[in-house]
Amino acid sequence: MDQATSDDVTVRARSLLGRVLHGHGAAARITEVEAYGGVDDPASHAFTRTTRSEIMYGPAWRLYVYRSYGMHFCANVVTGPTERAAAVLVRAGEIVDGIETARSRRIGVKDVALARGPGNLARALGLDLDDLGTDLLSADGVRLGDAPIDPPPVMAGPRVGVSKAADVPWRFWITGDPTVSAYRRSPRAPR
DNA sequence: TAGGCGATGACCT
DNA sequence: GGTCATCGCCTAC
Repeated sequence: MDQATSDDVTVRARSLLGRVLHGHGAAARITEVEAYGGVDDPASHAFTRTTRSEIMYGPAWRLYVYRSYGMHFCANVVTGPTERAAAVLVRAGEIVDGIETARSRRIGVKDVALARGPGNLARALGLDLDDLGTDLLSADGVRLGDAPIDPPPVMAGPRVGVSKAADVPWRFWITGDPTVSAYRRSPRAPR
């Protein structure tokens, strides 16, 4: 993709850090994200257009939920524009509301780890396939809060878990935040 | 319709 | 640090 489009994708990903994602009975301040470029990013689900990835080709600020490894759900924010199919994977967050609900979904886990990792975050917030396509700017239900007044300090690094384009530094996290998940390279990614 | 694989997490040492 | 369970999707036949 061209430089301007690439910049746009990463700017939108960074802008999600520090915003609050409201789920079902719990909410998390987003501390870690990964950007996916869409139609020309080989690591993106939208690289091949299928029924599953169709939602990403639609308007921005919709929720894209998919099932991974059979049992985990991962939540993405479609960042648009239409037909570009860019999206941001929400990898980790800090529970800021409904912590008792989140704890009840994640028995025996320390508070700092309640929403650490994309599968865990979706579980703590109660997100699943029923939330696919939700408009995150709507007034109630699953939604995204306003951007923080003071943007948090951000660091960038390679994406986790992807076997293609693993060296693209499109993972962003809030510097020093304890809820950020540990980096682990995909065993399938060529070095 | 069958086979391979994965944007993971949990557990073990 | 390392290993492995697990099952819905995608692709090729």
